Amino acid sequence: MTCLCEQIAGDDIELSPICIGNLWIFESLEPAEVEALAREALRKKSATGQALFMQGEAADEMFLIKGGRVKLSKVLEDGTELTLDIRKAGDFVGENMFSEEGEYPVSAYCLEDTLTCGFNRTQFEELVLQHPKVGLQIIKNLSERINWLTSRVGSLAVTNIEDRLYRVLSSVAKEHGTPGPQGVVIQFPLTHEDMSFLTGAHRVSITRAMKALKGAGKIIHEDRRLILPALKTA
Amino acid sequence: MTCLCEQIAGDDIELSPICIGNLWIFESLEPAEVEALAREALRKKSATGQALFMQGEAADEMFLIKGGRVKLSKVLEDGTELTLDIRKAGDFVGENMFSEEGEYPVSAYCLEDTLTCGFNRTQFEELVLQHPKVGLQIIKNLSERINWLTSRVGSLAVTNIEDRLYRVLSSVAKEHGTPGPQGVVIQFPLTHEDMSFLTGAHRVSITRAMKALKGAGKIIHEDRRLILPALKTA
DNA sequence: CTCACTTTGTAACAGTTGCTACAGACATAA
DNA sequence: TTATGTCTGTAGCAACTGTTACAAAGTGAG
Repeated sequence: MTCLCEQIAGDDIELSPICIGNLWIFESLEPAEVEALAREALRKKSATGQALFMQGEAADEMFLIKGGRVKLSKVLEDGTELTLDIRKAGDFVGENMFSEEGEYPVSAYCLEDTLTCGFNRTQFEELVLQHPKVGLQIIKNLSERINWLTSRVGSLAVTNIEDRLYRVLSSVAKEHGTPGPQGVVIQFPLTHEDMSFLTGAHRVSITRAMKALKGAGKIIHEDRRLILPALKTA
Repeated sequence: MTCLCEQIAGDDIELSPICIGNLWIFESLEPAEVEALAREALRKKSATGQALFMQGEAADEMFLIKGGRVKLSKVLEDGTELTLDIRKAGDFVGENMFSEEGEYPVSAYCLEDTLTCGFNRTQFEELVLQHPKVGLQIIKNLSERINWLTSRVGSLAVTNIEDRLYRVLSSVAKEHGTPGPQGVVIQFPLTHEDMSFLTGAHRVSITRAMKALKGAGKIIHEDRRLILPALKTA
């Protein structure tokens, strides 16, 4: 089966090798079914800064990220913005579509030009009913998301900003980093303001904490990239 | 179908009206299938303070709480303990069983004498494969858990302890509270130390924050119970 | 190169929290 | 009742963070 995604993306976006056809979620499907599914899925190209969905909107669509990077952020009642997660090609966003609530609890912004495949709720429910294995795969995925969120809660419970920042950077490195000679490298630049959104701390406090972490040798700043030496393996 | 739970529980534990037979997850099953499932499920009675499972143990079992209350807590690397969630009759614990990780990321302690029904992974996977609707229900449940965790992350991201405490109390009230004339009442006593585990803040800081919240009229302390006036409806 | 803009670093001060210690309040059991 | 243990409230000080303001460094466009 040829993948439609490449035709749509053009040469602008580096695609993940993961397509609907070979995505782990759908591995139990028959080729013909996959093809039908691929035909139904709504491909969409979004530019940097564009939102896939906004916090508070009706949640009826879920997206598979084919290429690019998407930031999930939540605006708290007092107006503070918090970055919950950064997702990359091959990940899902909008998994909360399944809940009864009906509203996205977060917003999803593209950090780069992004190509997505969207599915709506009824489409997905029918799929699960016909193919229980797909349901099981989704259950596993959601379960892992829960584990991840659990550890995220742990990171934020630490009141000490230095530790807090380090934990957050570790989890970013684990998800997006590549192993290098000195440690795991986070391949895209993270400004102090980004980290402030990730930790919920002030920008200036991040500068202070970064200085301390660099001094302690816990992180290395090189070529606008962050390296975490302690994480030898991803 | 008569429910075995009552025979096992005796009169010690006040049971939730929810039994396997009428639990929403299994509503799509045939009576005979439900009966088979109920026969397979492992009922267990646990005393206050006992652990259903410990952080780090192999995660291969999931529990439906029939009666009692269970605390999920996580020990962070620096030794701090954090209470993630308090679950009551009708809820699940151990939903992370589904993930590939294989370890419980938290510990589950009984806050009261508790009766649970346990299912192991293979048991459940077979069930989902045979009854896709059960899978869909679980997906919805997990999805809601994700939404809840997302808002929990939001609560903890607030550095201000007073707000942080109030958010945590609100979410506890929403889940465990009952509406009263003055507002939503949390029906079990919460010590300052409990709240300190819930927020990750110091015990004395909780005392300070409580004083401020009481002064501002945001919470009422009566008969060792907490009342949140702002939450008119649960 | 210059210019405009963004990002990072520094400093000082006020406000908050962590920490320790202790006293009073409360509950339970003997 | 007393005794014991737990829970709550207070105080003082050190440490940390938020806040504001400004300087320095880096980045990208023209």
